[in-house]
Amino acid sequence: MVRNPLSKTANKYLRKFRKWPHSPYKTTWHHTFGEQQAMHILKQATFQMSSTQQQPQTQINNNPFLLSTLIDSFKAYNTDPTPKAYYFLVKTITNTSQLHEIPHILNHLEHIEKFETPEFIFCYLIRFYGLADRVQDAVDLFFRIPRFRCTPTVYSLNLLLSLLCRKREFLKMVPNILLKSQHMKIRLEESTFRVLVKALCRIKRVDYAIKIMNCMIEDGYSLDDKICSLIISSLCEQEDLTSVEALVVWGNMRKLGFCPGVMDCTNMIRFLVKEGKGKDALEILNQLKEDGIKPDIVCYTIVMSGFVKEDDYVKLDELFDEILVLGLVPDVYTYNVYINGLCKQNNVDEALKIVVSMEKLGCKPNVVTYNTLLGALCMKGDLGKAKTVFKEIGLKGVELNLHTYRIMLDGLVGKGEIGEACVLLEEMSDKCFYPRSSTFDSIILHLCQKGLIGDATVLMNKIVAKSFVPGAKVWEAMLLNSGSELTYSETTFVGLFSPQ
DNA sequence: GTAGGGTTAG
Repeated sequence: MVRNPLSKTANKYLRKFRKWPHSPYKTTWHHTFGEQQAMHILKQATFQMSSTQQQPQTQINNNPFLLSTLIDSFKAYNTDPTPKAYYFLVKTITNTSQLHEIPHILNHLEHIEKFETPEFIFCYLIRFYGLADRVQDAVDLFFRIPRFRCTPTVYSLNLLLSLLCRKREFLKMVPNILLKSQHMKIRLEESTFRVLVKALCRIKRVDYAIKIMNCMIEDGYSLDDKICSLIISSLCEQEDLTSVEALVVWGNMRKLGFCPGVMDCTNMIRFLVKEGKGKDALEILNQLKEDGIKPDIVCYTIVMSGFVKEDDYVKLDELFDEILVLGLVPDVYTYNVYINGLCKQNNVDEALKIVVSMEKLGCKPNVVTYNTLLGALCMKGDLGKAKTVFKEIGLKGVELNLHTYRIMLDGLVGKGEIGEACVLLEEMSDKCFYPRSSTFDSIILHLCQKGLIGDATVLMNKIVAKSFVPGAKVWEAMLLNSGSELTYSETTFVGLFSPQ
């Protein structure tokens, strides 16, 4: 390639293009060259060490191998070791488990070197100690940072705190660290509180997280929306929290000026619906609207599912209408909830109409839609229709899942259509889908009642081979029907009484 | 810069 001398990429360090003459004395270039060479030697030495897998015993001037190599290689090029070189050394040492070198390196950095040690070197080591469960070492190093002519910032504080927060046993060290960090003149930031809140939420101590948030406000820090969101989302994952308690926290946050976003509302709504508080969920949705934020289809869908759960179909219809008025487009989840509502009202015909109209609107029903319909049809006893729908599913290119089969199988068994049930059972077996054990029991009972003991025995053997355990009623039926000609194979018993 | 979060089931 011919370099164009006028191009901007021309090397300014070539004599031809140089802007300024080099000083005849030591130049940056020389310095950089020396540094590069020294680094090269250091890297080679570490590479050799790690490839031979030997623990070098060389101790020069009481310094262990890698540190000596660093000092010597820089000395050879008449330059001082750089922070970058130390950083490299520290990384190498942790990666090759030469941990005994760390104290030597730190001593050297503290007492021999004169430069202001960059904070990131300590952060690296603090993280290393923390992840290696050497928390006390991490804490000690943090407090030692000023002795390296380095002013620690909130960055290393946050790091240390996040490491301490990984385990409950270290949490008790946090207050002391916070206190001492004030003496070190580290300015706490919202980010620090975020670290604490995040950690507390992770270990499910949302109560403490809320306390931290309150302390923050009392100390004059501004309310951080991210912290509130974090608390809300963790709060909503709590198992033992009542909806009243959750609403109190929510209300207090709003009083403090928290502006919930769509996601916060979704979390809250999901929680309330799970607790059977559809009306409170709706209240949250309405608050969102009052705040001038348009709830999305997901919010509406969850609230709607709450009303289906509570059989409040008036509210369900109102919400469905509201969605359309707001110009939101219902998706398959929304339709599924609505269809489930209709099915629960025993209005399967209307549900089927909805399916047709959603298809027309370009929203493809999915396996959940069909499972809902099948379940309703079977429940109603309309097995003929259920069979039609069942066939239709495959034709529409929707894949049947375990539930589809279980619903259909239970429908057939419920109507005593055992022959067809057995055919379906075979089909399921091919796909490695298995019915609930109670369905197996029903099938065997039906077979026995019909006097088809042979078929019952064959099925029984198959079931046992799959480590299902037939219920007591099945045994009874089999024994009553078999008389003296009990024909279980030995494996039946072996399989039954010795769990694999 | 965006997505995330949501549906059935005995």
